[in-house]
Amino acid sequence: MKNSQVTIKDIAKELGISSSTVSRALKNHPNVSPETKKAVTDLAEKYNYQPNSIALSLRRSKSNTIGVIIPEIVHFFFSTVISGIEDIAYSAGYSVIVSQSNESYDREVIDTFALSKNRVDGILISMSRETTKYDHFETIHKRGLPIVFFDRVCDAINCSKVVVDDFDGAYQVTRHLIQQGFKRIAHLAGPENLILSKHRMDGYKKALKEHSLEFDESIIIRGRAADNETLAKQLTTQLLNSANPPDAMFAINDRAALGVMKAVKEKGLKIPQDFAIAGFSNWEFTAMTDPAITTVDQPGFKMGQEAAKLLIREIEAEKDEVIEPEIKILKTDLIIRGSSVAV
Amino acid sequence: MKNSQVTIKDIAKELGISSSTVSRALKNHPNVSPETKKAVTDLAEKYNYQPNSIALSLRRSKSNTIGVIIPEIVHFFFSTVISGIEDIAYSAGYSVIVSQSNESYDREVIDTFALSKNRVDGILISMSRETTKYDHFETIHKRGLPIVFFDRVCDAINCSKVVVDDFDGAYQVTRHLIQQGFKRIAHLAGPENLILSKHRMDGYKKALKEHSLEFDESIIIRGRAADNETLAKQLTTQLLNSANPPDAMFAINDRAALGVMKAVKEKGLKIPQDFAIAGFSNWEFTAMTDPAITTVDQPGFKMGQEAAKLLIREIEAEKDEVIEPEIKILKTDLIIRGSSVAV
DNA sequence: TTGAAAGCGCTAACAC
DNA sequence: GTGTTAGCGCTTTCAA
Repeated sequence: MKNSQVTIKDIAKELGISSSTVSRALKNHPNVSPETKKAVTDLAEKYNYQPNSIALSLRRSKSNTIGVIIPEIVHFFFSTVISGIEDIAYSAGYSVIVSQSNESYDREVIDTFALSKNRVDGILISMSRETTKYDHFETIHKRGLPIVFFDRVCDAINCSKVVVDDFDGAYQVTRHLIQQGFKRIAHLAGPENLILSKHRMDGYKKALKEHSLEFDESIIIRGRAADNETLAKQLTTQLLNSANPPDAMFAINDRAALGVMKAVKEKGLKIPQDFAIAGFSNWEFTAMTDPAITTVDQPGFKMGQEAAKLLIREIEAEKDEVIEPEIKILKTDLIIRGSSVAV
Repeated sequence: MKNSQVTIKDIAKELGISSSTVSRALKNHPNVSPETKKAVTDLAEKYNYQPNSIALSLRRSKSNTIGVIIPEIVHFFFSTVISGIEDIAYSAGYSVIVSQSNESYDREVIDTFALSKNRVDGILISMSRETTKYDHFETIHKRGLPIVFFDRVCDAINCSKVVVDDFDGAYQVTRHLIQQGFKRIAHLAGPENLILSKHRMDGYKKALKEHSLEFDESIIIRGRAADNETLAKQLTTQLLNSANPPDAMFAINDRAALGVMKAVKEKGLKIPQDFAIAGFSNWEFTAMTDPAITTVDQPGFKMGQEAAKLLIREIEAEKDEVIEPEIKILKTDLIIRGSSVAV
C-alpha cells in the first residue's frame, strides 16, 4: 500500500532546485529558463505528477466542488437533473457531491450544513416536501455561499432559480387536445394553495378561451386527487358516468394521469380515440406506462444544466461584482407518442 | 459577500491564547483547564465555528470523500445503487462524488483519474459496457487507492466486488414458474460469452432437472435477442407459433421480457393465466410496465450499501493491516406482483 | 532567472 | 495547562 504521490517538493529535491521554481515551471510562468522548464516537466511526466487538489483548495479557499441536495435520487426526474448538473459541472472543472433529503426537513437542514462545512463552492437544491422553514438556507446564503434553487424553489430566499413554465405547458397541452378535435376537456387540478396548480389551471383556461370553449367547473376535479391515484380514478369514473361526460382530460401530474387512465380503461374506452389523456409529467409513472398519453415533459436535464450554469457563474464572479439573481423559466416539451399502439 | 468563516486563529486571538490550545479545547483534550475549555467552546458557539474540512483533509491526507463511477445516473438500478451508497457513506461521515461514464470507455478512464486527482479516499465503480482494457484501474489500484466493483465487475483486478447471485435467482424464478403449474418453460438467454448468462442458464437448468422436466434446446432463444426488444418479440412469436409451443418464458433481462410480453399479448394470450413471463430485472423497463410479470429483482440499494461498506472498511484499515479482497454475492428477491390486474 | 519565506487552517510532538 | 514549532502541498510576494 504505497500511498506516495509525488509532490513538487520531491521534484525540486531531485533537481536540486527550489519548489517555487518547480511550481512556476509547471504552470508555464514566463520567467523560467527553458532548460529548467524542460527538466521539470520531464520529471513530472516521468513520475506522473498530479497536483494535490486539496492543497490547492486550501490555498485558493475554493474547493471546485458543488453540492446538490435533492429529495430523492431514485426518481427519474431528479436523476435526470443530476445528469444535467454533472454535465455542466464536469466541463467547468467542478466535482458534484450529491446528497438526498429523502423528503425530510431535518435531513435537509443537516445536509445543507454538511455541504457548507465541506466547503463546497455553491449549492443546488430542490426542497423537500416537508420544508416550510427556511432558516438553514438563510444562514448559509447570508454567509455568502451561492445557492440556486430548481423545480421546488424557495420564494423567501433572494437567489437564482430555475423553474418550468407551467402556464405555457398547460396551455400547449390543452391546445393540443383541442386541436385533436376534443371538445369537452376536463381538468384534474392540483392543490389550490400551490402556485404551480394555479399556473397550470390558468394555462388550461387560456387555451379553452382562445378556442371559444367555455370553462365548466363541473368537469374540474379539485382537492387531493392529484396525490392519490385511487381517488383520481374514482372521481374520473364519476365524471365519465355523469350526464354530460368529458371526452378528454388534462391531468396535473403523472400520478393523477395514471388514475385517470385506469378509470378510462375500466370504462372500456379506447385511448386516445374515445378519450384522450394528457398530463404534466416528471416521469414518475406514466412515462413507462402508456404510449397513448400525451405528456408535458419537465425538462430535467436542461434544468440541471441551467441551474449549474447559474451557480457556476455566481461562484466565479469577481469578488466585488454584483450578480443579480436570475429566475430562469424553462419551456416544457410536448411529448406526443405514437398512438398506434393498441390499448 | 462576506466569505469569512471563523478560524481557530480568530478565536485564539480574541481570547489571547494560542491556536493549539483552542484546537485542544475544541476536541476535548484532557490537558485543558475547564475555564479555557468553556471560554473557547462558548466563543466557538457564538461565532458558529466550523472546522475547515479542507485543511483537515490536507493535514490528515484524507478527504473523507468517496468517488462513484456508474454508466449512467438516469437508470433506476444505478440511481438505487447510489442511494444505497449514499446511505452508508453518510452515516460513516463520507461525502459521495458521483460521475457517469455514459457507457464510454474514454470517459471512464478520464473519470477514474479525475477522482484520483481529487484525492478521493476510494472508488466504487460499475464498468461501462465498452470497457475491455483495465489499465486505468490497474494504475490507481497499484497506487494504493482502494477500489470496489459492483454489478459490472472487472475480473482482472484483485479487489473486493459485489455481485448478484445469478445462478440462484434464475433457479428460484424458474422453480416459481414450475410451481405455478407451467410445464414447458422457454428461456430467452443472454450472450454466451457473458459469465452472467451462463450462471442464469445453469440456474434455469437446475430447476428443470429438480422437477424432472427435460431441457429442450428448441425452446431456448440464443443470440442477440437479449439486447433487442424487436428481435425478442419476433423470436418469441416464432416459438408461440411452433408445433409444440412453451407455456412460460424465463427472460434474461427486462428488455427481453418486454419483447416477450408484446409477442404474447399480440398472440392474444392472457398473462399470466395462459402464458407466464418471468425475468431478471434491473428495472429498466418492466418494473413500470406490467404487474403480471414476475421479476428477479437486482437489489440495487443493498448492493450500494454493501459496496460502500467494503470500501470504507478498506479505507479505514490500519496502514499495515492486510485486507483480503472479498467477493460479496447478494441474493436476489423474487418479486411476484398481484396477478389480478387485467392484462 | 531563481530562492527564501510566508501563509491557507489545522494538529501534534516537544518544550516549559 | 499552555505555547512554540513544524509541516500537510501549494502559490506568491519579495529579494537577490
